[in-house]
Amino acid sequence: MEHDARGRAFSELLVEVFRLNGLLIAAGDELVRPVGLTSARWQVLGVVDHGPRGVSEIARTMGLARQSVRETAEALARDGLVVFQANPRHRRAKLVAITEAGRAALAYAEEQQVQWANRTAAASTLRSLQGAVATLRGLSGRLDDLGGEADGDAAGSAARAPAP
Amino acid sequence: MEHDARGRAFSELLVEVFRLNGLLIAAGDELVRPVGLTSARWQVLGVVDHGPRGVSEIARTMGLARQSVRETAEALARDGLVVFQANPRHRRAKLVAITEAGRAALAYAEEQQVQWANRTAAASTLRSLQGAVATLRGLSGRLDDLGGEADGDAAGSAARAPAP
DNA sequence: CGTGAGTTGACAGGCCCCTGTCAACTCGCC
DNA sequence: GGCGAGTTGACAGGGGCCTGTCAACTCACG
Repeated sequence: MEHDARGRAFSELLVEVFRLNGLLIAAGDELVRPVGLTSARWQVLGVVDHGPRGVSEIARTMGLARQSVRETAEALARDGLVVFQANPRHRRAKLVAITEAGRAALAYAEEQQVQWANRTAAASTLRSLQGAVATLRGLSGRLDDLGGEADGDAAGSAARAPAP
Repeated sequence: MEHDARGRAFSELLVEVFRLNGLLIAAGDELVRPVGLTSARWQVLGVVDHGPRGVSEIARTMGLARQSVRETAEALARDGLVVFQANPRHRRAKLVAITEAGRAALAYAEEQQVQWANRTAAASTLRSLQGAVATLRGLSGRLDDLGGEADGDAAGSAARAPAP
């Protein structure tokens, strides 16, 4: 069997998504390196900035596995950007809370992100960006339906936080 | 500072790229699991299908670090999908060559990919897919320029192979 | 022919994400 | 009050990607 026209365009899109994903993560890491963050830690920090959260709650918000967030949270704690604090509602499940240092790092990161986003997007038209968003959302939705449906911890979807 | 209109749309696009990237890798892994492949191994297999290649040459083709490809190649060799063969042009740098089992796995993978791509793309219009490709290519190009330029092993760009 | 620059394989160490498993904990339902 | 279902933290192990470093190797240039 061969690709039809849309199948072919879709396959080209895949390649671009993979490439762009890699470049975006690299750019994000670069952006926040000065304050000792990475893209992953930044996202977690962005979630707990809205208030203390349990690890597993954060994972659900980000669409990741509990364990992934746990590792990231521990790294953030080692760096003093968050602290684990007692949870009145659950003895074992401590809450991840942002510290002053964490808030400062996050503020820096978000300021950098805004400038970088504006700069990078300047060469594209608003229409093309919005069009791409809509197309990608459509595909994500389709993959969510046809694909996943696993009964694991982290389902699909969820509203990823700050966005590097 | 705040996002301007395009900066905002771009930031939304980021989120979609991350999400879609994750879903695509998951879908690709799912697709080729029956023959013991993963997305990464599949891509390497796709490169060596065109003839034996050195690890470092493959890495350059795929835009990855040498070490990453080395690990993948060793996993493929353990599974008997490739073999390392002597290189007449370099005593240390053995060539990665696909085996019959590898060819069979690759054929299966590519057949699955075609069907899956056609099926997944069916709900989108050709225009929107092509538009998204163009937009993403533009952004990748921009990030390649402004961002990278590191002097490491794997530069940016390169023409990724089969495409899960 | 010999030497130095560049390429390559290999090892060490890190980051990020995942699954599987088990024990501790909470909470609703009987 | 107690039991079971669901949630959670924690440990183990794995895949995939990266940088840094060193030694072996090739090749062109002098």
